[in-house]
Formats: sequence, C-alpha cells, structure tokens
Amino acid sequence: MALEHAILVSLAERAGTGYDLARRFDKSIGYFWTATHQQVYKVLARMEAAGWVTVTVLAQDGRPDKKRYDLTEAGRAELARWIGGPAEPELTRSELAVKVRGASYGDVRLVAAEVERHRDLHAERLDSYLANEKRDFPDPSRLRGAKLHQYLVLRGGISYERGAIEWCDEILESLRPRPKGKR
Amino acid sequence: MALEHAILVSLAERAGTGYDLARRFDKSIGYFWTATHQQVYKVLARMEAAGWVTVTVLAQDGRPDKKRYDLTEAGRAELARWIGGPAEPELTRSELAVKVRGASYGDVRLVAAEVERHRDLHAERLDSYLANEKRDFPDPSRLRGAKLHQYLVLRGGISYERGAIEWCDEILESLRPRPKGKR
DNA sequence: TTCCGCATGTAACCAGTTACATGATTAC
DNA sequence: GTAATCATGTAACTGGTTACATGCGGAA
Repeated sequence: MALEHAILVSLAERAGTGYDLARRFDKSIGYFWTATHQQVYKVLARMEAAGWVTVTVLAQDGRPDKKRYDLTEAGRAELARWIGGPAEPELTRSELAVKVRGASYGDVRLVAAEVERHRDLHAERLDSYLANEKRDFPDPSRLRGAKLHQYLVLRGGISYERGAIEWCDEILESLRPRPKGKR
Repeated sequence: MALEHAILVSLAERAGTGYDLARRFDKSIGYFWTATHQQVYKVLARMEAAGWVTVTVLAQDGRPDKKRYDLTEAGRAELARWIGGPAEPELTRSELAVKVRGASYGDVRLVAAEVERHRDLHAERLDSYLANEKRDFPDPSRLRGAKLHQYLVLRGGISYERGAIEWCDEILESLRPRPKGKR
C-alpha cells in the first residue's frame, strides 16, 4: 500500500488540507498516482491516528472549517523508512490490450477505432507533459535534489505516453485495411 | 471491470478449468492482466449464474473432480458486445515513481538501488518476451486474425518493458554520483 | 520425506470507486 | 440562473489480495 506514503511525500513538500492533497494528485504526483478526495480523507484519518500527521483546524467564515495537516517527526521517520524499502513492481492492467487480444471475437474495426481514441488521449497527455517540462524545467542538466526527482518522475510520464502512442500506432498499422495496392 | 471479459476471451480461444484459466493468466494474457485462482473461481461462479458459461464436471480418480467451462452463445454475444465498447484508460500506479519523487526525504542511494533492481526485473521480462516473440512469431508480417492480435499484445509488453528500462537508466544516470572527473 | 503440480474452494480483509449530502462564494 | 470552486465527509459496494483448508500423485 502506498497512498499513505504518497500523501507523506506530498505533505513533506508542504502542509495542506485534504482538499489540497486531492488536487495535487490530479496534477504533479498524478502521473503515477491518483486518489479521490473521499479516499484522501479516509487515509488522512488513519494517518492521524497513527501519529504521522497533526491537524490544525482553521475557522473560516462563509465556508466550512479547513483542516491543515502537518507532518510529525514520526511521519517523517516513517516516510524515510518506507523510501528505503523495496517497491513491488505492479502489474499493468490494460483493458485495451484485452480487447485487442480478443478482437477476432468482436468487430475488429471498432477495436481499431478505440485504439485510435486511446492514441489521441495519450498524445494529448504527452503534449501537456511536454509543456510542463518546458515551463518547469527549462535547464534540466542543472537540477539537483527534490526538483531533480520531480523532473525524473515527469520524464517517466513522458516516456510512458510516448511508448503508449507507439504501441497504438503499431496496432493501427496492422489492424487497418492494407493500402489498396494489395487488393 | 474486465476480468470477466478477459476470461471470456480466454475461453473463446479454448475451454478450460478454473485452474487452467488462472495459469493462462500467468502466461500469455498475463502481459496486461492477471488474476489469482481464488479470484478466477469467484468470477466463474458469477459468469455461470449470468449464463455466459456452462460447467461440465469431469470425474477423475485420485484427484478432485475437474470442472470444464465452455462459452455459451450468450457468453459469445456478451464478449462481442464488450469488445465493441469503449475501454477506460487506466491510471498507471507506480510505487517506485512515488519513491523517486520523495527520494530527498530518505536515502537517495537506497532509492537508486531499488531502481536498479527494477531495471533488472524489467530486463529479465523483456528477455523472456523477446524469446516468446522469436519462438511463436518468427514471421510477423504474415500474421492475421487471432494470431496477429496475440502478437500485437506481446509487442505491447515488449515496448512497455523497453520503456521501463530506459526510464530506470535515465534515473540511475542522474541519481548516481557523477564520474570523478567533475569532483 | 519433502516439495511441486493438480484441483477445488471459503473467509477475512483491504483499497478504491460511486453515489449521496451539505452549503457558501464567485465567475460567467 | 447556472456552474464551478472551496471544503468536508458518510455509506454502499466492488474488485482484488492473503491466509487457510483439503488431499492425491509423482519427482527429487
């Protein structure tokens, strides 16, 4: 389980509310981890019980109170401990791959259309990642520390999307009707 | 949800027992989908209730009875229907990426060691995939139908592993102490 | 004699999703 | 007026994992 620890990383960078954390997952850390706000609230409660974070209630008028979460020493220690441990390589599940595999038992053209849609989705994401790269890391060779690590994760996202696009293209080339010459 | 449908694909190729299906997930389909035998038994029960498969009990002496599952017409129809529908692109969760991102809050050298271990794991898998490719698809340009689709999924596995290895290498290059020249 | 393969499952648990609920503020 | 943003959560459910249980045959 790693959501706890993804949150620890996020809080180590800076304190925030459950709402904040959920939004951060939509963005930067979100290349390789996501969580809904419901899930975040649940886990934060557990983390507080474990003594990894403290809560400060911040009254607001007009809108509901905020709860700012801060890492405790115990939280930092747990984070360091976890970082030093092994990470299980997770199995990549791909529904699209299952459809490709089974394409002969359905309509191959529909599968091809879906692959094309995925290719476009991946291309869109790639563009947005590349834009982030340009904006946030214009000179990567100088990076060090946390900023470098952030960059490396982004690079992972970029390389993943590129791979996905290439794969979709390969599928499309072999699934789509051959150029008329052969007919 | 797609385990049901992954099983339908597997059964469309050929009938089998729960045990067989679980093992097939370890192999061919397993590049992009896996399931334990417990999970398979559970889902098969559901699928039988839905009328997608029929069960034939095959008595054996010495060992427990087998249950061979066969697709029904309804099962085939459901498979065709599902194949024609959209596939949600799933979010790739990577614990390793979270560790890389948080490396500054722990021991960077341990993270690097773990990245190296992952690179080796991916390299091993790549080798085995490439061996499968050579053995099962010596002449890819002639493939058509189900065999082609199988090949394309394998190609996806190969490209995924290659991407993972490249990413690990990029991380290792920037995380590890610079060649002494610069010091 | 010990482990692996065959072959079935149950039970407890855990992580994550979806739906629902509340309610003010601000921008279009 | 309508939708989005801020901000919290509960409840029901689903999919998947882990641990446990049984028991024979054959290989090392």
